[in-house]
Amino acid sequence: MDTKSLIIDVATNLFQQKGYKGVGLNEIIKACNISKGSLYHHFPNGKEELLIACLQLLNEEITKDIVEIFERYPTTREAAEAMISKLVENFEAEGTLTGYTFSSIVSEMASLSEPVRNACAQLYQKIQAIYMEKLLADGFTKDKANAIALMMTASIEGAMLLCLTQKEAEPLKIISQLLPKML
Amino acid sequence: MDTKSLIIDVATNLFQQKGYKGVGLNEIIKACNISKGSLYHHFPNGKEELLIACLQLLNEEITKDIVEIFERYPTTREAAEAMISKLVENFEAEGTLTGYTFSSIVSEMASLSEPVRNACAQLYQKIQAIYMEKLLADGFTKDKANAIALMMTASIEGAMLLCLTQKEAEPLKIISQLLPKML
DNA sequence: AGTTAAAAACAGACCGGTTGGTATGGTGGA
DNA sequence: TCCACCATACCAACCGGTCTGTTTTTAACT
Repeated sequence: MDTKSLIIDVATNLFQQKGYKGVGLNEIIKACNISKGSLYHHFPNGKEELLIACLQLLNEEITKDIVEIFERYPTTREAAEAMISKLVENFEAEGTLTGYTFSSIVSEMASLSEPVRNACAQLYQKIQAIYMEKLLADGFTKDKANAIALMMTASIEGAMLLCLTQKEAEPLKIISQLLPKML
Repeated sequence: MDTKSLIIDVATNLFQQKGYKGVGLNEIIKACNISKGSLYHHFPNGKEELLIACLQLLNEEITKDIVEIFERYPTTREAAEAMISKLVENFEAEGTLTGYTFSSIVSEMASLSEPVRNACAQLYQKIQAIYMEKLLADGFTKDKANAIALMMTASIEGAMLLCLTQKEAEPLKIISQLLPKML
């Protein structure tokens, strides 16, 4: 893997675990076994540029993952259940939700940096769009589909937060059980 | 107001806006017009002790606010709608949700500090308990009430995140419209 | 009530360490 | 020869935290 991709990969993980301010450049370059010069060669505008690159990678990865699941199952209900159970598995195995959430970055940076806020907004938008497409295929009206897609995004994101604080996967499981009621 | 309360008050605001790592002690003491010695007199164990004190204050304030609303309205549905519309008003007036959320602290610190994680877990628990009590009064079974209370907590918290990233109050509004469906 | 000593509250200089960021120089391949 | 790529040394600014010393409040005793 080329150096730039390596940096993005490692930094994405660290940012998700510890938040933006919680990770120093020194920590990143040590984890990558590279030098500071190398990092600033690939990201001349420094840490924030790197963060945005990470958010873009995350965007692609999360989107790809969700799209795949939503293509495999016939209805929104089944797809959502499969998606959440995958989240639960991941959480119970690793104790984190790395790769699926970026709430720490949102709440840290949304009010501090417009570019970062925008990148996060796009990511949520993309996820929501996937849900919505499936909901439309299920026969919902545009308005209904939009509202339900938003509800799904919000409740899943919120449930992730609850799982992290409680160190239990139950919140996600309960959300999964309750989702059909909205459909 | 005594110095200690002042510190907690100012720090709570700053932490909510910029996250834990995003606020330095120097920024806090400057905003309070006090000295470092004074801060460490009241919080000898430093920044983390201060944060936990802030979370406890937040706990009381949020709880008090929610309880008041839930006492004023006869059903969970009406109370929840009133509560969310208050959030919306606050967000549209000030552009922030200070005083109502602490997701930045959760996602930043949950994996780094057990005491902080615990304080956050307690806060969520308390909020959920208020919802649940009302739901039981509405006639739901214990299991149903528990599940719905969790769903409410998660979706509202998630909607706040979405509002912050989008700079719009719509997510909260839509959640409010959709909540009756679950009841 | 007046004196005094202890304790609480506060001030600010200072510490080692780390932060994000820069400047310069080397190296290998085209 | 040139340039992308990387390494190193270095910087000012800031971090959380400690230190010593001063002011202010409290309480006890005569």
